[in-house]
Amino acid sequence: MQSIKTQDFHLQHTLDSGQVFTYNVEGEGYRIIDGAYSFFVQQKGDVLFYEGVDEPFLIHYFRLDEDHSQVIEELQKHKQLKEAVTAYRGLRIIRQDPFQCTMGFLCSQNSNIPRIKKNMQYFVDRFGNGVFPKAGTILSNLTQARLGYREQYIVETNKQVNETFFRSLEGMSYPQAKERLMELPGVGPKVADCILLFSLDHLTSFPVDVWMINVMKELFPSCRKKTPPQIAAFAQRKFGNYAGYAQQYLYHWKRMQN
DNA sequence: GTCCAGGGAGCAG
DNA sequence: CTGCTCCATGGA
Repeated sequence: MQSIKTQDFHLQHTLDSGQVFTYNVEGEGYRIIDGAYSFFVQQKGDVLFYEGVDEPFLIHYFRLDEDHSQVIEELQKHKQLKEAVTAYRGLRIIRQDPFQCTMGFLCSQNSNIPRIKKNMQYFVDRFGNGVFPKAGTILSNLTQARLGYREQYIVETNKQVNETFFRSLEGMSYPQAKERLMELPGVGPKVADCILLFSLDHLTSFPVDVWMINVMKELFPSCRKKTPPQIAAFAQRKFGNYAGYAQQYLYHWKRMQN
């Protein structure tokens, strides 16, 4: 077991904030699957213990290379964010495997997190031999997965993507990559924004779901008569490069209230 | 039983 | 372009 010292990092808030679905409690820590990797992590105070990946991977995955105190400072300039940021300080936006992230949020539409986790576990067990399957390989034998109407989106998207596709997205701007992602069946503005934020490093992305509609309307009265895309645009104007973090803190904070 | 969930596609206006 | 309906399923 290796370890790394962290600052302003909270493993549980990070994992439980609905951005990643392929992890499970194991002992006193968690086992996480990301792409071809399966690894164990456990946090004790500021120290993160890990096994199964190397240090550069871990730093990249949890964004430990970022000065998170600066993110906090920036977010706290907005009084509406203070409570959420204080309560869940250390919530990092993960850098996930893009294909895995795409599958997760294709499963997410009109669903709930426990169910999405089950869907993703099925992909791992049935196609991945313990890790996440490769892009373009989730094509058949999906009846047992109980995906409902999302099954056709999974299959059709897998017919259209491979590893090169996701690599090409990495070179694109936010609007370019979003437009390209939305050409995939089952990927609309919300799912695209989640993929862009959680796997493609676009921290200006601001995914708006039911929870975000509600929390934004509570905190910012000017959002009360806005549509979801208008709320996203409002937040991106207001928070700029910190919009993604604002979104994730607010989302987790709001959900933990219920 | 009923309501809701990290929405998107298809269609009418 | 916006607004409405339907979608299949399980968790609460």
